[in-house]
Amino acid sequence: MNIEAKIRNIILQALRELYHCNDALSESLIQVEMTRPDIEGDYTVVVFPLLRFSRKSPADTGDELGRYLKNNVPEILSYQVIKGFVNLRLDNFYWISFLNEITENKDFWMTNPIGKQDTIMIEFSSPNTNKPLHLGHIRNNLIGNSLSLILKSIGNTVIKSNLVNDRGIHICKSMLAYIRFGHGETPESIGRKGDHLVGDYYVKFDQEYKKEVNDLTRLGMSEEEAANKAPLMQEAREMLRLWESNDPDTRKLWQQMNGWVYKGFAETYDRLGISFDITDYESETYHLGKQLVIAGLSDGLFSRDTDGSVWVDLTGEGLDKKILLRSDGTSVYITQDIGTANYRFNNHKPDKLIYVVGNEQNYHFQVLALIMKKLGYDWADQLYHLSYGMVELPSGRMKSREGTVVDADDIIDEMIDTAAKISAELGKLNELNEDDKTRIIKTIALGALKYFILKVDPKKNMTFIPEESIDFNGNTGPFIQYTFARICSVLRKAEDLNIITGHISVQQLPLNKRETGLIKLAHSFRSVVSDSASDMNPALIANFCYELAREYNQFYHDYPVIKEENEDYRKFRLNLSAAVASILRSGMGLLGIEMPEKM
RNA sequence: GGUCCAGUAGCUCAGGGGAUAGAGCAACAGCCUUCUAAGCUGUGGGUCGCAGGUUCGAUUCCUGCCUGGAUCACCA
Repeated sequence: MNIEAKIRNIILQALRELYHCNDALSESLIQVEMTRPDIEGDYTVVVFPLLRFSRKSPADTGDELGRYLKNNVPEILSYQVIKGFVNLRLDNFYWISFLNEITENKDFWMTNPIGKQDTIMIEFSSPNTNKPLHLGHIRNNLIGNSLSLILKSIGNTVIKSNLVNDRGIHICKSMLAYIRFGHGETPESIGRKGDHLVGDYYVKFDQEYKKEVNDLTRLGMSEEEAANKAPLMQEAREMLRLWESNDPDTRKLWQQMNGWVYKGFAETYDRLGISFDITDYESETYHLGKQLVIAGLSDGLFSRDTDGSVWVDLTGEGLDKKILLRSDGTSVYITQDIGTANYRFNNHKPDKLIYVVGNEQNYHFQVLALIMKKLGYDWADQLYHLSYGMVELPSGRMKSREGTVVDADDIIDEMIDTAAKISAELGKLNELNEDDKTRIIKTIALGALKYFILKVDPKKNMTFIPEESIDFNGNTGPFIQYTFARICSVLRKAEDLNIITGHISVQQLPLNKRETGLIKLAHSFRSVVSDSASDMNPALIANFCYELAREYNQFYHDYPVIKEENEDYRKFRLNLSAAVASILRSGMGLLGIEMPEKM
């Protein structure tokens, strides 16, 4: 049992013994938290909520509780009551033995699953195949990937799933523009990455289409009508019909262009260090769900309009009516998701299905969950939409069609260039060979990018400021990587000098504020991971790693490690440094960020 | 208009019923013959959007309002 839980238990016992309160409800009134750093102590009990039991002043109650705790919890060395807060100080032996525990088990953090062992399917990435990935997709991928790692680390079985949106009018737009303006060029012939090439034609379509709409409105047509009647749009629709009717030429071009895109995506995923256990294609799954809707219709859950379209009425749930099948009997977006959700629960039997999808889809997923419930699936409650916020630019939203996006490949390149430049300036990698140098620079660049994205609460929108965001100082990935590399360097030196590390046999060692601060942070790592899993929020881990790194740097600045002359102290500080490094690697690892041993 | 989310320092973001609200960036001033200066230290910068309510205690919870965003398609 951890010390915090122990303290809570003893308080409960104290309340019973001192104030004869048997109230089970009192448990929720017991507040035990970590003591603020500027106040003497390790854990703090808030006494105000307990006054109703003691019917005494905060000072007297605090004093009685403090004394009781000190007498009944051997780890507690002393207590001090300040303004209604009992600040408890733990005996150093507790911290030293905790550090020993970490030191003796190298994989202390990773070999202790602390969560429920569920099978969790997590869908993320799910790109459209008509354009390359941009910063928004990077956020999606990083959150999905990190969340997978976090959930896995606490003992769940995780299935990473990607549903590629490979069909639809948007792809037809790229295809059409390519036929019109492409002159048969290929990624190889012009040396352009496939996803970018296809994206170029998507933008091209939009430009030409806008011209047509402008021309038509100038001739007196309303904007709405012009948007509908523009020849390019009509042709794109025709192409979608041809695709759906399996027209060989259309399918051939579709396969060719999608192939280019997949090759491009694979490269970007690879650079980001992202992989999937399952990749599904919407062209193969989009027909799923239709039967479920028809079955629901005959069960009277849905209704058919006079034109043949099928609807669900969610006004009772505070939402609107939603179309489930078009009047021509074809599926819409939500129909597909009904089908794929069912398909997934049938085939993979997950306990939970998490969709990592932008918050613009909140309504969609609300509707999806309600429909699944109406259809009577008991797993409807296990659908979870991890709704993440948009990445915006100072100028506003990114729009692929208008080319106002921060491209994924570009930003990665830029980060690598910057990392290389800074490394060259600092000259610390000079004696390494080119391969190692390149690898480390890449690690730093991606660390910076990933950390930058993941340190922000996924739920919140974030603003990307190009000039300021590519930073390698302060609250950044490289700062944490640097701290790690620094510790590695110290540990290497200690090994070279044959300094003995390992179990500390002494029970007592006067520890300074930095040292206890570091151990306390280390102590809380596990609960941070567990919180980040239950909140589905990698940012908690990111911010924890930053805090730990900062605390370590302060310690490192103030106190010698190898050069400490007292042998016990030196050993202790080396163990502490090793523990910090191991937590940093584990924590950052959960964000999908690698840690360089030199930088 | 309905629904959902957000509003904390000049900027980007943490925090969150509890003690004096924190970082980074930007600005300024310091610290490298000593374990990696991508580091450390200091200075300035705040009516936690506004108004009520609950509470011993509210920046945190509730209600209303203001502002910004998303969404409410026979697009996906």
